[in-house]
Amino acid sequence: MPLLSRDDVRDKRQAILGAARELFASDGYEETTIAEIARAAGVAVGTVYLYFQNKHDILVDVCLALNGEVAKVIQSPDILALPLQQVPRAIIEATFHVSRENLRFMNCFQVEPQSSTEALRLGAAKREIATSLDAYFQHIIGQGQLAPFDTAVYAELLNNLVSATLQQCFAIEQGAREAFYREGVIDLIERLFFGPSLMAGKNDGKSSVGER
Amino acid sequence: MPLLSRDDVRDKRQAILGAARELFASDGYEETTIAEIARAAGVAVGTVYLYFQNKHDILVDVCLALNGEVAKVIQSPDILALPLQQVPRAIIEATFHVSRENLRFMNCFQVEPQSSTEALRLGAAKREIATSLDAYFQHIIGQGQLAPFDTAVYAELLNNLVSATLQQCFAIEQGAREAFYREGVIDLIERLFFGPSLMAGKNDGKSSVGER
Amino acid sequence: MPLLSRDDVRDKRQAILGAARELFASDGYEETTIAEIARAAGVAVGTVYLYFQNKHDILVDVCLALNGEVAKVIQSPDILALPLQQVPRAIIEATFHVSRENLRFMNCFQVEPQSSTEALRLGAAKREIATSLDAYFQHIIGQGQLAPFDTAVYAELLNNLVSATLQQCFAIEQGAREAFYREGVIDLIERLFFGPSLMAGKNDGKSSVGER
Amino acid sequence: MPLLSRDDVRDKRQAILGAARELFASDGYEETTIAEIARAAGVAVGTVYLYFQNKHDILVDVCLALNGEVAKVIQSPDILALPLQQVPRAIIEATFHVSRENLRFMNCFQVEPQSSTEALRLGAAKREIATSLDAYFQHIIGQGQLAPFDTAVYAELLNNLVSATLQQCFAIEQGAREAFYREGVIDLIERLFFGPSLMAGKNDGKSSVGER
DNA sequence: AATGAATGAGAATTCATTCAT
DNA sequence: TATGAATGAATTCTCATTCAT
Repeated sequence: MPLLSRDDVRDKRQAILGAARELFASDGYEETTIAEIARAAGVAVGTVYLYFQNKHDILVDVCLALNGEVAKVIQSPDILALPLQQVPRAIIEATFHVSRENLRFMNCFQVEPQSSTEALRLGAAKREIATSLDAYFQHIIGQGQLAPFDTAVYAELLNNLVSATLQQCFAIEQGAREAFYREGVIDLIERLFFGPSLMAGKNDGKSSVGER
Repeated sequence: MPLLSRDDVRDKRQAILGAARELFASDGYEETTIAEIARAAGVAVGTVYLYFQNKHDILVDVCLALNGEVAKVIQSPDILALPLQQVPRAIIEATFHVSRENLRFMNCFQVEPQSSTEALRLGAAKREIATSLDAYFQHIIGQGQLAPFDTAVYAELLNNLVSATLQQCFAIEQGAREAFYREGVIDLIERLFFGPSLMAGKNDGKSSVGER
Repeated sequence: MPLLSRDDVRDKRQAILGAARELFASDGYEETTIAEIARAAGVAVGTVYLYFQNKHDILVDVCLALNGEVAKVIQSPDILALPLQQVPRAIIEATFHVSRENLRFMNCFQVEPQSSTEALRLGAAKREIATSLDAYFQHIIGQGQLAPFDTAVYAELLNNLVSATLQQCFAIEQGAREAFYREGVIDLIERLFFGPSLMAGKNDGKSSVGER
Repeated sequence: MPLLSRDDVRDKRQAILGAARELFASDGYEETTIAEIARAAGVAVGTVYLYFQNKHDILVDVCLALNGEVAKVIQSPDILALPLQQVPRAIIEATFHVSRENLRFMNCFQVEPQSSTEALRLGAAKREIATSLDAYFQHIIGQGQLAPFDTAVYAELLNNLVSATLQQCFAIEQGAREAFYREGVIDLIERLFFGPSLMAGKNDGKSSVGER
């Protein structure tokens, strides 16, 4: 008979994880001490080591959780059910929304792994998003809505583009120019998928999109 | 009459900067000690502090130097003289080349500033690249080669895309899939500028590019 | 339920304080390292920082403890109960005794505060002694045993006189001329309070005291 | 033929000494660096070591100079020529004046010697004042103006009293209660030499002095 | 005599981690 | 499980002193 139910355990882990996320975000990983995390989580220092191997392990878990939240957005059935034309805006808006919520979620998408195990976990998380995107692309192509293209590389590149822009927008600029970045990304992606190309506007006299 | 010529000073600064770049790249910033940098540069610990305020100051300078090398590529007259259709490939190939040379140049495009002075210097460096791109876009539009679009946001986003991809490619994957990333980025950008859009390929029966 | 009893804490604090007092006395404050204090106290370096904010904080506490021991002497009921004529000798002898015990107690009465908090604590300790003296003077005047005089300034001045002399006697001369200083101070104070003045001896033919 | 005249040498020494005095006074000995002293004196770091063995040597010389200024006051013919009754006030007022000029002259009367040579020099300086006082006392006694007493011990004690009070008044309190201390010291010394004793005021109904 | 770049020993302080309770 | 006192290795940065010019 466990003295602590599964839920209790989950609660404490979550408390530590939540405290760490906040502190890592506001002070940075190196500037945050275990003692601060413990205090913010309302547990003792030793307790932290009951749930995590070491400090870096906490960081990895924080990043994984963040990644998961973004992945959830992309995999959301609501979004996948939309007509293709509306998907880019829907995904980007949702992603920016999640990021704004997890305000200043820092370098978490850029954590350097410190062991092969960590590298595996982090790589897997990053790939989860890219893989979801990839799968979606192939699904759409299969439906004949898009011509075939190298879905794997586009999934990775778009993931990179969005991650880096979110970091610039929220981690560095504190969200000051959120609309600028959000609409820019949406415009770029829509143009990439649906045209017209930046040059095309010139040639065929059709109105260019990008101005906002 | 300075006892130390400008060149002597430059040499020592460069030695320290070079040693730091190598060590930051191979061991990471936090794992590298001032003592190690000094030893690698062939100077005493105190000498490092003669040329740099503190450890983080070195990191900033390393990043700035790296940034400068990339900026030089974009601003190169050779590239700007090319016909528009060849510019994306030329810039991306040159950028990947420089990055491969400065192999494993780590998180340097993602350094967190620690003071307002640092923030200014880092921000300025990042903006230098974006501004160069922006200027180029406007130049091309002025020539009537491209329809008008929000050049500022595209400059930033493309810069982000390339930076993040370089980091993934070289800092994390050690350059293992360089061609995959390079050709992907080129394809994406060319498609964005010259078409066809990913969807268009479907419609007009033209062959899509970028498949591998 | 504290894991560490109040006594345990007090013990460790005392051990550190005692070790520091010895080392400060023998080697001087600047020459003493935290590592030495820790070793002498039988604790780890980190433990010192569990009980004290920083090195200077230890110095302040050492001084305060010393001050307290002198203050105790002056406030001792035994001494205050003596007839006025015997009080100067009693206090000075007791003070010299305490100081000799705390042999070589160094500059502790001359520590420079490094923060306003420290300045307050040190000032308060110094004032405690002067205030006690002041209160005693007023008490005696109230009893009609002494004519009114500026008790505040005399309390401070006599405190200064004794502090400086103790420092000279024990910290600088290692107690070599203790009797010389002790009897000199007693003579000076008795003469000040009870006469005859140095000149008076001349005038009224009464024998002067103090010669040796 | 020396390239530098004796005066040039003296000038540079003096410049360094003056700069050091200011900096030691405002920042403290430990907080002052050789580089700061050199800059304030308008010379190079190396030059400081041309005139002084090491940092502590500078401190000793600063103290000695200060001591000398006080000693000059006591040995001044103007003061010695005064009638005995006016001497205490004259000396104390002059001493406070000099100290106020050398504002915040810090712990210079409490410097810890670091070698036997230094101890000798510092001890000699301190003794110079006491010896002057002693000689003056004996001179007065010889003239029959004072009854014999232990002049050596009184010289030292009064020196201690004044030194400690000056330090409290100027180094710690920044001169805020100068009149309080100055008049207190004068009153104490006059009472000691000329009466009435603090108790005497009570007995013989004569007015007490001490109020001011 | 004067310089000031270079040196490198040295010290305070921090903090992840452990373990007895 | 939970605690938090204790640990001590490790690191940055300072600065008195030297010495080639």
